[in-house]
Amino acid sequence: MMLSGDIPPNQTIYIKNLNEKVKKEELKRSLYALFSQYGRILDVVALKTEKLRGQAWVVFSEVTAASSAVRQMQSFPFYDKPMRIQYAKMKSDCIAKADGTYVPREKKKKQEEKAAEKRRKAEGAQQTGSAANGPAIHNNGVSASQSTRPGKSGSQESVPPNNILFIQNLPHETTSMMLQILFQQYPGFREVRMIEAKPGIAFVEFGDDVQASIAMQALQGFKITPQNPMAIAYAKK
DNA sequence: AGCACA
Repeated sequence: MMLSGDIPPNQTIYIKNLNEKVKKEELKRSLYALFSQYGRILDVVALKTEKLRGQAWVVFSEVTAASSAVRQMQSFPFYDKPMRIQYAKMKSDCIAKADGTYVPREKKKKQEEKAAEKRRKAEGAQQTGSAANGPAIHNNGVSASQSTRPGKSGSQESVPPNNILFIQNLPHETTSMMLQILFQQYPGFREVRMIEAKPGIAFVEFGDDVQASIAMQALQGFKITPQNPMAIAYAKK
């Protein structure tokens, strides 16, 4: 029994019912952050055109990762709306490019068919090196569990475990909503606090120190961007 | 609701 409308498994997932108010770059970053727990992400595609807003594609390197994501993140509340997730209907361009099966598509539908044939005859060497503006996020596909742990940040050595986490080395464009989406996945999540005057850091509060430590383990070193592995410590009280 | 690759 194939659910989600009889679409066969695909390493790309199609997400709809996304909050259309979220800006494209933040949306991509948050999707990346949220879904990279399931595996290596090769690309995140989101367009804000009339037809395509509220939807996104997340491309995994493995179908199994996509399958886990479809199942486990189904209806996950993301910017206050439950995500609706399916497998994508088509192979993503970034996969086709890696395959060697990539062929630049025609503009319209069949109206360009003739032009295509003509082109085929002409036998143009179609190697558009396509400087492909990659995804907004280049994480080298490193997920949290594989990420390079940040070095010891000095000064934090002796803080005893407690229910508040202190996050450092965040990209300056990080929003509290982005962190909430990441941390609220772990039991006991209470709130994120950021300080306007101090970009790059945040506090995340949990119900107790055990819950805080589980989230810390899970997200330690997590990269919202490749240059920014999170450094998570217990807050000084 | 809406399946693309700016």
